[in-house]
Amino acid sequence: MDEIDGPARQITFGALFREPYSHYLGWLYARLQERGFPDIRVAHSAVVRTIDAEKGSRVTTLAERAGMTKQSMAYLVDSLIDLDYLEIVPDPKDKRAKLARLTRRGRKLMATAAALGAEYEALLAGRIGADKMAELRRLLTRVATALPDWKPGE
Amino acid sequence: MDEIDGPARQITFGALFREPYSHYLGWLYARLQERGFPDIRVAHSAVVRTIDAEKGSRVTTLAERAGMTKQSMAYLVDSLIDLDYLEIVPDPKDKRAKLARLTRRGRKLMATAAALGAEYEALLAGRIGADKMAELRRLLTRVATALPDWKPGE
DNA sequence: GCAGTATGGTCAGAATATCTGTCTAAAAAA
DNA sequence: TTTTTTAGACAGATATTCTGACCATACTGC
Repeated sequence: MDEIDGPARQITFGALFREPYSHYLGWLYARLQERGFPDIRVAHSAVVRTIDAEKGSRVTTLAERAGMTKQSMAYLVDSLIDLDYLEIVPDPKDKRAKLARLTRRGRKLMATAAALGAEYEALLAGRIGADKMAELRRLLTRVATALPDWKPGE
Repeated sequence: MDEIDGPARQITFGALFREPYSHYLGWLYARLQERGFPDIRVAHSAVVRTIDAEKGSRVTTLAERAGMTKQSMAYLVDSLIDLDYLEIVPDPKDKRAKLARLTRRGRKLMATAAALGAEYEALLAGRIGADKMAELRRLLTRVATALPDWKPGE
């Protein structure tokens, strides 16, 4: 009963992605802290990765892109305003709307985060081999285009 | 200014992992809901994936494995007890301690989650090719063993 | 141009998920 | 046996997300 796990049981599918991703997150936020962004939390990334870096974006747009309610996004945007990563400007095209726009510090954060992503990738490439890393990137990019659609009913 | 993005700009390193993982999570919890586990939330997985399926585990052990405080883990364990996935038994080896153990329903959940992971993997294999999926698994498994150690300093 | 509807945003309140700090009792070490 | 460590509980705080109700502006179809 219960197969002898001679050749070490396969890692589960979820863990295959969760482990590197959560390891990366831990590393990234530790580096951000060291590099002058100690007040940035993981949740903030929903904003930073969806905002239009030049013109800024509406909260509603950010919420859609990040897949959350506008109230939740507004909470994150507010907190980034308090921390001086974002500022609000009226949207000239719609008197109801406002644009959340990166401040100088916000742009610096974005650039740093991008650089750190590349740095981590290089670090990993150094450990598994650049060829394997390139192949992994190819496969994951392919996966991104192949993710099965699903609605609550299949 | 700003390179023309002819051959579509590279996906960021974080997104490479985040996208498939979060897609998988959405799919998984939708399936769990359909299959009789509508009350299971993502946070609960910290328990389900770290508990000893036969003998049960102490809260302290679960907390360590999941990388969170014992108070946080106790909160999750309590909620799984309320939902009839776990039960508490005294630890015979230590009068201070208790073991959280899977109930019948808890075991069913665990089995279902495992099956769904395999199902999703097969689904994805069907879309990118079984050979590519196998290669992806190989690479990700390799990555898991190669994740760079890091402490707040370095 | 107006009635009706849709959209951008806010306010209020709740549930969930995590943390820190403090404390008790039991176990382990000195 | 005294001291220290460990397992867990209790209290309270903070963060992250949701739903529901609302207001003001914009858009659509007469």
